[in-house]
Amino acid sequence: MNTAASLPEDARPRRRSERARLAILRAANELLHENGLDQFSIEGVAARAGVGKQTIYRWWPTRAVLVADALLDRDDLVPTSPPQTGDVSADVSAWAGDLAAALGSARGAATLRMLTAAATDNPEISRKLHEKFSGPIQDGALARLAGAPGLTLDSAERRITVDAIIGLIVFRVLAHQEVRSSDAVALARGLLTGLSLEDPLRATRG
Amino acid sequence: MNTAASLPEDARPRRRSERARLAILRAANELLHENGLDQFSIEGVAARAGVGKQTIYRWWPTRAVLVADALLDRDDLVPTSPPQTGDVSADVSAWAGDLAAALGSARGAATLRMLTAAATDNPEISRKLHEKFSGPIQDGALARLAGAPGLTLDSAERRITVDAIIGLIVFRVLAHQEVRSSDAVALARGLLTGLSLEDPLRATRG
Amino acid sequence: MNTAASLPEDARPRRRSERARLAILRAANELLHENGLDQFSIEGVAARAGVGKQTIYRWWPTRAVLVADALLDRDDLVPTSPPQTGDVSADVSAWAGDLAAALGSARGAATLRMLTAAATDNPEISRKLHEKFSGPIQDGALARLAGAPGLTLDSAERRITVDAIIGLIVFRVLAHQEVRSSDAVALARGLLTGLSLEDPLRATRG
Amino acid sequence: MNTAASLPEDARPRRRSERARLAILRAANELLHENGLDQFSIEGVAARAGVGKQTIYRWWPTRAVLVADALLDRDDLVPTSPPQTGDVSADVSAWAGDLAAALGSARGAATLRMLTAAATDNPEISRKLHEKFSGPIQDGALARLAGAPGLTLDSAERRITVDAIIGLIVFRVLAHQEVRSSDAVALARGLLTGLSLEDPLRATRG
DNA sequence: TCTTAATCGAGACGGTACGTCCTGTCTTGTG
DNA sequence: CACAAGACAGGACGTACCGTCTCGATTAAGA
Repeated sequence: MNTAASLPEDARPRRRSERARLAILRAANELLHENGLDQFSIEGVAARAGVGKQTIYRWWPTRAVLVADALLDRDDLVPTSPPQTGDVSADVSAWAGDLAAALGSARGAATLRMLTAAATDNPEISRKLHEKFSGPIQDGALARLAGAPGLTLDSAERRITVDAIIGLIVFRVLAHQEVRSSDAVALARGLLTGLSLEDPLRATRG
Repeated sequence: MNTAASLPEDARPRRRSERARLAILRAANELLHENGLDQFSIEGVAARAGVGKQTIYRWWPTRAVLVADALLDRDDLVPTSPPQTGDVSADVSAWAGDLAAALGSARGAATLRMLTAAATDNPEISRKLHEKFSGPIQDGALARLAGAPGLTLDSAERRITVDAIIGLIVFRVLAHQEVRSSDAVALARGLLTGLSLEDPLRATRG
Repeated sequence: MNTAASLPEDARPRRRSERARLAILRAANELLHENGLDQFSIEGVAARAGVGKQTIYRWWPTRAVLVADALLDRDDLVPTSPPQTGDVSADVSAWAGDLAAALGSARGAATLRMLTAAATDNPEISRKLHEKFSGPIQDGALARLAGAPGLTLDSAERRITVDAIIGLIVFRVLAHQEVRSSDAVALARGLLTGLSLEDPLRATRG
Repeated sequence: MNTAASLPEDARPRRRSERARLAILRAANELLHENGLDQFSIEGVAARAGVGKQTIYRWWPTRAVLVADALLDRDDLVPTSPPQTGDVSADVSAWAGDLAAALGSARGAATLRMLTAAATDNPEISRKLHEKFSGPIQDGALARLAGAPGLTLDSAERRITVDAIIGLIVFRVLAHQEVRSSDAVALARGLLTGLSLEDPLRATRG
């Protein structure tokens, strides 16, 4: 966890109790993964964390914000960036596979679903989620593509490529369908080898 | 709406009031789009529909199920199938563009976000959502691909192709990012022309 | 039970089902004595009696009326009249003792309490209760007193005497206090021997 | 009202809002006397008192307990004790007359009926009612009798005497019959002059 | 070192909605 | 036509949380 520094936005407020803050985030995380988003309540967090409700309301404006903060308070969540070997296609494919594995795991899928739901009615949460979650993921992959020699995709095309890969994974997770890393890898490879899916895969196998 | 016959699954229960059923679905739809999912309450629906709460609880086990039923009770929701000209790539691209337009519209996006959130804690809802929403969309596109002469994608590859296109759109909607039809079209074309994105688009423009 | 003739007020309505009527009164009685007045519901009676709710509402205007009818539908409830030996004091004392025993029993006390509560908000029930329950009790004792040679109580005084005896018993029952027959007997004797309580009892013992 | 100090039994619970407590008791009283016990609802009290329902449920376990507390929260309810002139018979007769007047009044009768009904299913309420209502009434009269020189009634006989007087009044109130003070006075005098009703009353008039 | 003001735990408060139970009315076959 | 069955509009139940509001009791500056 990157708990110690997760609110450095504008100099952590004076005299805030670190003990309380950690207990709240930990309790929130546990309760979200134990009971799901529907059952999640501020009172439940306060009770589990051994904290007064006011202490939560003092620092988090909204249930949804607390949910987002609690779920995002983990830096082990996703592989942010592709590796940097010479082979763009291989690097991005590897990244796609890792991302699928991370978000396809039980915990990763649950987290993604709850984050998505928390952001539904709330563009503010959505912004924060993008800033700390989807943004870094996109940026890592985009940077890898941007720096690739011999790849002539323009900016819009690079975004489409990356979002298609992420989208495949996200869609399957949200649809409660199985997420196979190999599918994400196949998609990445197909999008980057300059050929449609049908041929490169053929080639790979044959 | 296909309200009149939307639940003929196994002989509508005994002497259920059609009047009440329609009023409930209509009220739920209105309230969802007026106030969003957070503010949505069974009591609100009952009041707006002029119906007792028990009448809702009698037929819908859960808030989430009602949300799903209400939102899905519209057959104008999405373009289910691609056209059937001779050109697969063109047909699927057209379908992708239409889908992006439908889900990218304010109402479509709101519906998609609320459906997703409603399904978060609830695989049962997810199943229903797939059955009536994502399933038909996938199937339409898959069928078009399956019947295409000269296309050598196997079943898994066809699914990847379709889900990447849907995923791109869904991801952007849920991330509160702009959904351009042209992006979906570009992705479809790139996946189906046997070339990477970089070339065909080049060619199209140049 | 005097069930067969308990509604002869104005020629039992045409085509009324005797089976249903009896089942309802029996079920109501059972439920009242099993669960008490608070838990008593029309639906409960309908279910236990194997009867539609409408059948109850068709013949009983109100929950309270049904309660009264059900509880009063027993002629074993109380000893209506004193015996008629030559000795007024002895006869009335015997009656008082019997009444105390009847209303002091668990079942009698429960019945009395529930009847009283049912009549609280409802003078109509109160009237019916008097007509079928307290009235006959009072009348029997009043008649015995009225016909007694050598007793010079006027009508108002006879009512006071009788109501004091009934009142002692009723008060103790409603106060959840023990009701001893001997107390009722002592009161009756005291009121009728022309002496205060202190002497005749003294005399009796000494 | 003795509202300010009516619950000092064992140190009023922590930081209970006196404002809310008073508003609740006042609202309950008003609603009981306006609409009767049948119509009485916790929600109605909460609304009238400007209070959340939970605040009522936090301090009163049951509708019946609230009814009892509200109705008993008045020390003007009844004349607790007989006067103390030298003449027992006169003192107790005066007390009996006052009691009949108090309980025979519209408000007194309504209160008595509602208290009785509230205690029907609930020995706990009955106990509280006795402790704060019937108990003090009995005790006052019993004490007057106990201290009377020349009166040789034993303890049981004193209770019978007192309960007969109270019982006469209570019975008539609950039976929705007229309660004349003169009747209570006559009974008291008859029971205490060492003579039956027939003579002393004769003597009084003649 | 002492003061003092913000933060803490606790939890009562006015509210809203929950999901259940029951009311009294109604509608639909059955006998 | 009364009946068993049970859906209906409505309303109260008792519970769970919401977000706000006191209360002392820490507790970490700054005087």
